[in-house]
Amino acid sequence: MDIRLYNTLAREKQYFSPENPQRVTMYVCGPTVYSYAHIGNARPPVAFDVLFRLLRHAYGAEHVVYAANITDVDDKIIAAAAETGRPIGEITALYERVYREDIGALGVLEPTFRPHATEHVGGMLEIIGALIEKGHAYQGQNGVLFHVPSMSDYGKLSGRNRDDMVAGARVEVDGGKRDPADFALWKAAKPGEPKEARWASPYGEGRPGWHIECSAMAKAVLGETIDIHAGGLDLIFPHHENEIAQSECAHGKPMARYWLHNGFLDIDSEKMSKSIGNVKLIHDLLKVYDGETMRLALMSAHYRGPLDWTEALLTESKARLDRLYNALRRMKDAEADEVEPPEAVLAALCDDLNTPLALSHVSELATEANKSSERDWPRMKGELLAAGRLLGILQRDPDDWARGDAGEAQRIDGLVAARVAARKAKDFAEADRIRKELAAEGVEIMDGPDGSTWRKV
RNA sequence: GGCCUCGUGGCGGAGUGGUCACGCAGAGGACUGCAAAUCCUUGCACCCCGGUUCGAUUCCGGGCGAGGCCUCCA
Repeated sequence: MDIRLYNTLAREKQYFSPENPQRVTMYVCGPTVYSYAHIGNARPPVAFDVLFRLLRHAYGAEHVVYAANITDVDDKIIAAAAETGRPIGEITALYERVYREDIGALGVLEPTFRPHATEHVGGMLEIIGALIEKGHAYQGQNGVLFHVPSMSDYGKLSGRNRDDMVAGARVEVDGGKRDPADFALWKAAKPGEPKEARWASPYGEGRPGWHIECSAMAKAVLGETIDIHAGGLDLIFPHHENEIAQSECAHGKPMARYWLHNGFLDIDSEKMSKSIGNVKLIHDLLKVYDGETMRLALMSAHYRGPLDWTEALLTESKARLDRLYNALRRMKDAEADEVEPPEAVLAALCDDLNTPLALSHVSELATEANKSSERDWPRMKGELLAAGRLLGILQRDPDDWARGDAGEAQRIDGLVAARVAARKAKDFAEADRIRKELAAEGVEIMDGPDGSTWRKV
């Protein structure tokens, strides 16, 4: 099975071949936990969750090692602590828990490792030490800086060179910088900053810069060269560029062999931003929409392209899932065969994670299943479920999907039973009355040859 | 200014050098006590102008338009 991935570093789709098929490694930059995550933050974990599932299928679950970090030390966290008067540890623990619950509701599997920045400060200091020793870093007035001109191929990921950057208006030279492009590896603690956000080091008390965290965590849990490093498009520069600079100058070998980046999510065709006031939190959306519906919406566009998050997209995604679960519900009494995912679905995902194409094949599968005779149900059901496993959908009980809350369902069952009795007695007026009553609360009754079923719409 | 995407039917969204995406919504039909679900059928889609080609939505050039990144925003 050949997997092809678009590698930002090469600017083209490439065949993926891991350095060691017994230990395929991937790292995805995770959130800074100072607040609730928004729906845009959900795109990388969902997109690369599909990749994780695909790799596990291709190489065996035990041969894929996936790390997604938690950034739990940062200016914004310090600011949040100062604002609320709560300890840093309390804030980061709370929002990490919420984040994991939120993306869990979107069907995201737990990564193999979930490293925390604060647990790897020692590793960061080791890299910083090596960089200073090799002449790639120096101590400035406010901490330690990476000296960009010391790396000849700096900028290879983003296609940017140092001159371009220096020409950019937003680059400022602060007192201690030898070069305008230099960036912080270690930030000296400022007076008044909490103890929890400062560590002792040979360069004075302080905290790590943002980029060094990922360099150290990736090295600690996965190794000096990893197969796949992924994240949002906006991280290409400066974050990933600087990770490359740090890791490669310190270790003398490539940091990652394939760099993957997901596109941005818009809200109603506008960029999500605090100033527009259209930021949608995963946590809030989950109160309105099912997590699986949201996952399907996120997979409806290719991960590298833009995705426009609209009410219509969610409505459509729900309708699509209803149809797929309906197909499974018809076959609920059949024992699913243990089968491989359908070739077409697999092929679509192998082609740079083409989830829209994969989903189109799942739709075709549902049509086929709906047409199939009972004899073919075990195989059809097996294929649908196997495809769903790869995509992270369709694993729930189809009755539960259609019926919702259990207590509520019992009450509706009673009314539906009364209606069945009325129909049997050919009291169609009463039957229609009950249907109308249930329809008013969004319950749709479906009469079949073996009785009546119903679902929430 | 530099780097980089993208322009597909009512909508979303894949893909391809030459009969099919797929989904949602719509229309017609079958089925049904009536429905729903399901199935079948259906809709002059590929921004504009050149070029290459027997043939381009797909390749090349130009234009127009939209968007992203450019020191800490996924």
